Amino acid sequence: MQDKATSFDIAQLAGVSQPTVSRALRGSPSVSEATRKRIEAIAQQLNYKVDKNATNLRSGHSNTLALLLFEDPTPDESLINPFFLSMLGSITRTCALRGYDLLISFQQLSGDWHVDYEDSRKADGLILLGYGDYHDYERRLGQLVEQGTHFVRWGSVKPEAREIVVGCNNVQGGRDVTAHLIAEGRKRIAFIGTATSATPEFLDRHNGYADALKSARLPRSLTLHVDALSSEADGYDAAIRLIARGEPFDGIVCASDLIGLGAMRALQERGLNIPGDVAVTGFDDILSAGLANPPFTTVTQQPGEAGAMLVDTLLRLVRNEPAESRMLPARLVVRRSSSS
Amino acid sequence: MQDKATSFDIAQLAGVSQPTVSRALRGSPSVSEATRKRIEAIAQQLNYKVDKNATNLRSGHSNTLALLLFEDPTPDESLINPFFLSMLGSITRTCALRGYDLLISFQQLSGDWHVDYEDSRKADGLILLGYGDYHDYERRLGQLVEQGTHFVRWGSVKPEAREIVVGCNNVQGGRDVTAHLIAEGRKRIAFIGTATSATPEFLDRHNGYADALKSARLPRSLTLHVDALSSEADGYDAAIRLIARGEPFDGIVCASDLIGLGAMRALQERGLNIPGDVAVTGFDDILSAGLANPPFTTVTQQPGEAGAMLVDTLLRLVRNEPAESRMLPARLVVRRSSSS
DNA sequence: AACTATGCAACAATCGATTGCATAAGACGC
DNA sequence: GCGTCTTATGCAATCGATTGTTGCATAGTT
Repeated sequence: MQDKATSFDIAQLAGVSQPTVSRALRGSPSVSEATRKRIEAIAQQLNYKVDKNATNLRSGHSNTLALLLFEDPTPDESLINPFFLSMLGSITRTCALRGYDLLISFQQLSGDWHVDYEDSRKADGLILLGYGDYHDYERRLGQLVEQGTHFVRWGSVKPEAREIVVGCNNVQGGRDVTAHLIAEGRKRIAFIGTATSATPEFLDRHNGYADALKSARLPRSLTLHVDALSSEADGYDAAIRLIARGEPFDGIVCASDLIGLGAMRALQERGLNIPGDVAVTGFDDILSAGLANPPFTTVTQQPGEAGAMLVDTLLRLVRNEPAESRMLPARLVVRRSSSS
Repeated sequence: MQDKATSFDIAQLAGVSQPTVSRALRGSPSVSEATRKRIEAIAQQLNYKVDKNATNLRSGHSNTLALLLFEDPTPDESLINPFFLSMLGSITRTCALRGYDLLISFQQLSGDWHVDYEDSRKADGLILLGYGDYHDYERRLGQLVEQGTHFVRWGSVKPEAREIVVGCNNVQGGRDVTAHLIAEGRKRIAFIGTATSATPEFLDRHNGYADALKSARLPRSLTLHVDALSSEADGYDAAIRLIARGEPFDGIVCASDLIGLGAMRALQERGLNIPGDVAVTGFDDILSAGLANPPFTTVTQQPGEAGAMLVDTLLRLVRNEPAESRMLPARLVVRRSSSS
């Protein structure tokens, strides 16, 4: 196989100068239709492809975005948060539509990550997914902001954040799903999920839950709140603990689907009927929620729209157009685990 | 913000020539320890990062791999085959360990895809995932082979394929899971899944199923084979059809987890007990399988090892080292849907 | 017939690194 | 104290495109 063709080879064959080849293939108006056609034909014949490295070097941008997925290390190393995965689809799709390539990289929150993609010019901008907690804020995100890095974070939209954030209205989602249970006649509604500033999304969902109880003038019992991180096993354990507390309940709002599915499993093992004895709801609408038995009521963050919004917001930043943080509505998905 | 620092800036501050900076930062042995330290300090202070575009242009490779996910267009556009996603984690992880970045791109099997990543020098090699059917072989993969593109395909390992393939031993997986049902005392075992050359993985699994029946001298009834594509809904429909045929069965081997979960749903709706009346098994061990009720017996393709193998095989190709197709063992995962 | 626009393409510089080759400085043996 | 061998660094070319400026025809105006 001979060496890869360059624009010089094309130029020579077409009897024009090399820059003309470049201009022709990029559709510059200063190349006549006739020569463009000729050049294109030759390029195709030689299977010539523009060298992106040269292009990027000269033009100063890479037409590539980078997606950074932050995940706490799990014992089962290959497990990825299913919600992130559901966003991945729309992010890649939107990138493709906008003519951008996507680099993807998993990072450990706890690790000493540094993001060289933009600094090293491999990407024009960054999407941060799963960077949920703020404990490292000043050292990390703050630094990125200082450096003028183009990036968008998915997560809880806080007014004091200096970076651009796109997220879902978790408060509203928590409120809606709780209101739904109330409308279904539930009176003693528990909440499972850690609700602290370390997990801002869960905290927001919990606040929505509290809001809804308040609006309905239902008492809120602290013994009906059980901490749980985000795995199915955590949800299972939490539900066992909830039962053990002995305080009666007829509904559970869970901070995530995995938690909720674990809780359902625990309740069913204890012989409780869902939704007869207890209505259970989750958050995220991962695939397993729809497939659960009974099908699991949840709140979707509408990953399709969310992914597109992330990409488009980032592209505004990349192009130095004005951009602002956005909060997308959450949407209730009612299935049988909560309604008769 | 001033312009980004280049190696010239570092060189000037360090009082050395620019190539020396390059050598120092790449750890070349021909730079003395003292000057390297000095250069590194200055580079860090200026937050200097090597421009990958320049590096790649000059050195001719990009230290990047591209992952192409082929997916038939689905009505629900953002749905991604959950099995692919489970490989994604290990592929990115392995890439990171080997010092490679990963580009990801979704392609439609039916679409007119062309893969410019390597031609345009954005990637050194390609991983093809989900390119399961051969109908387009000569026009596509054959062309890639001709061009000397470095790529590895995940899928069914066929001896006549000219490209390098890494896949799971679907025949053995199908055989093992069927043998397991037989060992559990099942005698009339159905198979759900399209088994034609258009879906080679399913075909292999079906062949394994047939093998196992034969070894156990169990009769094989063609009315116990129901076609189904790969979605949960397809599995549901197929199970309904199976029941309608009226031929009794006490076990079902499904060609994928989604099919199997759909089938379980259908059976349960019809009041059949799993595994009491019917044992059901799947293939892939997606997250939802473990979470199903009852937990779903399946066969894992061990995505962790598989992803690593894909990457490492591809890297051998990229480095022009000898490489060959590999078939990895499938491993049975017994859960309650098949055993008492 | 002279003069100005305009369109097309060429020239040359540039992006920021890597790399082969040449060379200066220091070490070492005798 | 001279020649030789390392070792560390500099020089200049190069990777393959993009881009601002310049030059030359041709067309259009009066």
